[in-house]
Amino acid sequence: MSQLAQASIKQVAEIAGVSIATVSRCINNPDQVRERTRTRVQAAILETGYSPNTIAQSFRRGRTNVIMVVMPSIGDPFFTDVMQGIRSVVADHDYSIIINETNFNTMTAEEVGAIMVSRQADGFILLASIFPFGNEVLAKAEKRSQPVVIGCETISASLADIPSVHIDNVAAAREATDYLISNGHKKIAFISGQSTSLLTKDREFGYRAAMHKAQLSIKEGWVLEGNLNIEGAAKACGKLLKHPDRPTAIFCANDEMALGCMHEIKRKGLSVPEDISVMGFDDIRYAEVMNPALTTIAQPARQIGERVAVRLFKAIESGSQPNNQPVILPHKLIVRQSVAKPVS
Amino acid sequence: MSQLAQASIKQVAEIAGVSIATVSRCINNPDQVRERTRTRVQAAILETGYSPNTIAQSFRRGRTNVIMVVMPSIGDPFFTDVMQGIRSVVADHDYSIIINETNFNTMTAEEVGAIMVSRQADGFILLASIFPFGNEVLAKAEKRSQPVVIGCETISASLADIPSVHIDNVAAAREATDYLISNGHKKIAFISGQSTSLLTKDREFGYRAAMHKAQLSIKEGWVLEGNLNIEGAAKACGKLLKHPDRPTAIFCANDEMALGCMHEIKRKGLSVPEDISVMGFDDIRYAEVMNPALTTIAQPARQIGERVAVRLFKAIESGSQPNNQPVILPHKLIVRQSVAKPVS
DNA sequence: CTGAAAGCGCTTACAG
DNA sequence: CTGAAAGCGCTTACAG
Repeated sequence: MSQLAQASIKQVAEIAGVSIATVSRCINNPDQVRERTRTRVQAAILETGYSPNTIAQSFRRGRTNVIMVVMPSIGDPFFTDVMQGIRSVVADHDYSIIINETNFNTMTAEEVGAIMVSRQADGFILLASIFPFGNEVLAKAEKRSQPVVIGCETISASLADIPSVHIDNVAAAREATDYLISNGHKKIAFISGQSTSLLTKDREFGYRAAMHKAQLSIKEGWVLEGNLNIEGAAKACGKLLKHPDRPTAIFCANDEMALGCMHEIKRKGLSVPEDISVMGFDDIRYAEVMNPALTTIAQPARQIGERVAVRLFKAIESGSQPNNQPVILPHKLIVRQSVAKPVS
Repeated sequence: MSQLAQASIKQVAEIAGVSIATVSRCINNPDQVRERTRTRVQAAILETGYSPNTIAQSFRRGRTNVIMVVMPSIGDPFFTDVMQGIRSVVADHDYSIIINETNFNTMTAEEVGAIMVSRQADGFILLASIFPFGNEVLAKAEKRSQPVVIGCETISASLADIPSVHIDNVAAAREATDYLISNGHKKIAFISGQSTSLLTKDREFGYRAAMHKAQLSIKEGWVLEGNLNIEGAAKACGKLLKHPDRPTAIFCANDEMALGCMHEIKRKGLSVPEDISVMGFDDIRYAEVMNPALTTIAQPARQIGERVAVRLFKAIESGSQPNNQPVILPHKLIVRQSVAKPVS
């Protein structure tokens, strides 16, 4: 009825008076076993509280039935929807999901690589940036035919053969900047992420392209790093507010930083959007409840999750990376209240 | 130099001209191997790109060197700091962390139980609620001496022997309610989580106790469920705003719901705190950047993470659950701008 | 329908 | 310092 240690298949077999092969069959292919035998085995399983040793199963099968999602940080609201998408696809397969944080991408590429070659999962979804060393790591994983699909993150040209699903970050950032320009802004600042983030680089590139096309100059000190978090952005925003040629609008590479800016602007006694307009990126669920509500670019997060997972399962099932064209999903400009015409 | 499939220890041994035992030693106990041999083996490892099969190692060792954190949802900002705390402790051990979502606690207790008995990890940190079936599941895990520590969540009396680390949710909610009362509020509503959440029940209990002590009555329809998210709270808040005896203050069982309330109140053309005061719980990082900034109860999230992890490692290392007194950490009332005196 | 046996890739006492 | 061998708990072709 009760036991202290974990029961093994051997004990179940003994109690049921069958071989361990039969116990295994009762669990994995019950219809291969005569009903009378099965009943006996099930009773023994109940009695011992037996549950198979997953590690032993994975080892023996050479398959874990686990997919691993690697993301920069737990607690990033953007990933809520991406995970929902992933989960909805995984639910149709006999797989479970485990998540691994790269601790805000401070994990080294070697560490990420170690995770991927460790065979702890049958496939990997990378939502985290592992640039600049990423190429080597991913190439290694691919060579070992560990299925990997990259989601959300931009990938460098040299990795173009790793499947990925993301929006066109350059175009989206251009559109966001154009929106600010169309509102009459000429002095537009950009707060980016770490310089190692390709994603951020793409968004910065889009911003620069839009400014250039509109023949607007970007003053020195208008493009700052904000570490993709509230605090970093608040600090960067503080510098912008003291800039001799103060921008009338700030475009942030993600919403979290936009919130940091709005907070800092308010703290300095100024108002959004009356004194300064703020534009975000991602459309996390807090963007809408901000006051003023944040104007931003929405990523189809859930859909990205779904597509990433579908591609991963295709790769797992075919034992290869079949289709390596990046999937580009549409973004959307979400107009709310944090952008207005500049006072001038 | 390069290979398609994964190299195994056997191939490395062959190339290096040694036994697999020696290869194993080179990896796990390098100083047991003569330097000349080691050099040769390391060259072979490099040549083959070998990395040990983690699953095989775990299986053989009967130990995974993994701890698993079970949480309701990725993307909940509250867990950012808890994870930081956990990570800081895990960093001192030769362990890695994997995370498992219960999908907003919709996973059944059986599923959670299956995770815990699967031996995929050497220990478990439960940040998710698995009430009401949780007792059985946890008892089972404990019987199998799978170390489990519960963090943040309240646990029912019958589980008092499972180690846990959390704040005194009843006292904290009482204090929050007292603060509203001391501001002159007499009509105070409470938005709770799902009825299955013990945590929420504790907070509701604290609210009721404070109201009772102040001899304030709680009108029918003042206590509503908000599903712990923005949308659910907005809906509940909508009902409160239409209540014939409209409350002057709303206390939410978490910050996320407080944000939902603030949004709904604004949407209805009312103001926080001028028309209605709002109080949250948790002090997520977005609480401070709200406008008005959210008054709330702070949990020592990082510290909870640290203590939970320390207790778990103690249990893992001692092979038992040594100390089962719950650890109660201090909470703190964070006064910001979302609460003011009622207009009356 | 069932069992005996091989073997998945490692680690580790044991012997030398 | 190194190797041969046992064995971790399963699954699965093979034989009956």
